[in-house]
Amino acid sequence: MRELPETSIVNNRMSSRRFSSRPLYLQTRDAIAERISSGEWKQHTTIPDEGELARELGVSPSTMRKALDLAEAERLLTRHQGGGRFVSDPLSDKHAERYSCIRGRDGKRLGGEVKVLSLLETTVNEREVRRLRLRLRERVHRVRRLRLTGGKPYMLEDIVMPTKLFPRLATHFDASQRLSVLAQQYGVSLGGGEERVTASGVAPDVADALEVEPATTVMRLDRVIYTLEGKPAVWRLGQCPIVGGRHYLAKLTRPD
Amino acid sequence: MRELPETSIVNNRMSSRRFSSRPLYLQTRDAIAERISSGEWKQHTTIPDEGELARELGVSPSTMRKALDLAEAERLLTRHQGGGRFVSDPLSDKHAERYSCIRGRDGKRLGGEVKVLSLLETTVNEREVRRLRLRLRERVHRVRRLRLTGGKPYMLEDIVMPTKLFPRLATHFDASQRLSVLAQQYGVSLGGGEERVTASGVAPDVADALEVEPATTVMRLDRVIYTLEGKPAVWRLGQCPIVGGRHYLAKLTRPD
DNA sequence: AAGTGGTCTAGACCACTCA
DNA sequence: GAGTGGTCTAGACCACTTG
Repeated sequence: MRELPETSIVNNRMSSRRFSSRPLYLQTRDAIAERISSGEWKQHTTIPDEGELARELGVSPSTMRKALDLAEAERLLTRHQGGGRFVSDPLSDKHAERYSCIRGRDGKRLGGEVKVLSLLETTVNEREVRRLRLRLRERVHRVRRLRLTGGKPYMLEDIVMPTKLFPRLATHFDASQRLSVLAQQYGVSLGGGEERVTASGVAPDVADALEVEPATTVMRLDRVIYTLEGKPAVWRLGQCPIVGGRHYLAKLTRPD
Repeated sequence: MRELPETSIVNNRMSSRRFSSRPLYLQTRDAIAERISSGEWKQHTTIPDEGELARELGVSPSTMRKALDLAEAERLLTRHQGGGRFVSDPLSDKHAERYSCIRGRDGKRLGGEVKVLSLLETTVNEREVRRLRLRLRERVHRVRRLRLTGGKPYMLEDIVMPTKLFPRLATHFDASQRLSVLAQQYGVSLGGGEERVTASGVAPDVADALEVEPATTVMRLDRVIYTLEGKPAVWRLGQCPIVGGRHYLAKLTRPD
């Protein structure tokens, strides 16, 4: 087929294929990702089988499999032998586990509610420009919210999200939701992130919100999360009193 | 070939193959790992090409490639198109970056020397049994060492390593080396790990070793590193004064 | 120019899941 | 039992590196 581009174009739906030097299996992965982010394939539902997809996109079964395996490595899909492939849910507990680094004495994450203290849209300041790699005069949402466990506050979060990626956050969305949920609603695929952890004394207003003594030591969690494409998507500064076996759990993995 | 096991055995050197239900490409990966850990293939040298290896081990080129790709994903090998495949060096800066989580204000890791304060072999205590999943009465090495940067101490490390994995540590090896270097000398492949981070006041003897005031706050880094096979290999408790923009850097990755 | 990995294809048979 | 992914094979041609 590849030697006969004319028929190849007729036989498959990836019409841009012959104009691109991007490997076919990557283009195929992109087509898969596109179907997910466009909502054509919903979370938790099975997708067509390998052969069917290969025919649809006009690639060989082996190439389709390579693309599917890649999408799986990128956590877009999961597999069950004999069952089929599923669109994986970025909101699953497994994913939440990964980003909930504050743990109790038992090593489990602290569940509970989230209370939004304030939410406004403004122009970026200098620190935000640096951390989120934005341009001057871009707009951002600033959210301050409080995480509670057993009705008691355990973390104050100051969150900054570019308006470009998350438009109409204040009026159309629920800022108390998990960031991964929000990102999904916006069609933003979150990839990795980096977090700087330190401990320090607590500012008076923060002590107030967290309902602790002004002399308390808190962990400061300065986190930037990137999209799958590598663009900074969220900057979050978390502050969390260190009490009762509470700790930060970091998973060490081999480097990329 | 697979339909004729008699000739298959003659044609390949993975003689245990037909007795195992482990997939062939995994057995092939194991054979690759074995050649590295046995020292048959040295760090930084090229290995035979795909076709050659496939013939040597009596598997198809595609299966060999799948095994090689897997070994690469596991960081055992690297690749250069047209160049060949190389045994990768677990001691490279890239790997060191990943496990050096304490960073200065500039985000760079703190380089310097390591001073061994004490080293002894004893029987495990209760905490060690739990953290390293050992049995009672097993033996371990305990190493206390001090990390210095610019001649000044910045971290005190208490390290526990099972004697079973690291025999004759005291007499035949240099305990001031990086743990990854030690592990490599023992043929132990380190995989991932987990680290619990908290902050607390400092014990008098620790304050002494770190040359700080007894009232100083330190980060406590409680880390267990596992082998590639998932067995606990090292437990390290690090203590590090929080001063001058120093912080703990955690990389957030998507879950497995 | 020779040799290596990179991509792509085609098709076989097995193991598991599900109706 | 039909359908899915899991494994394994065989071989083509391309792109890059190296001598």
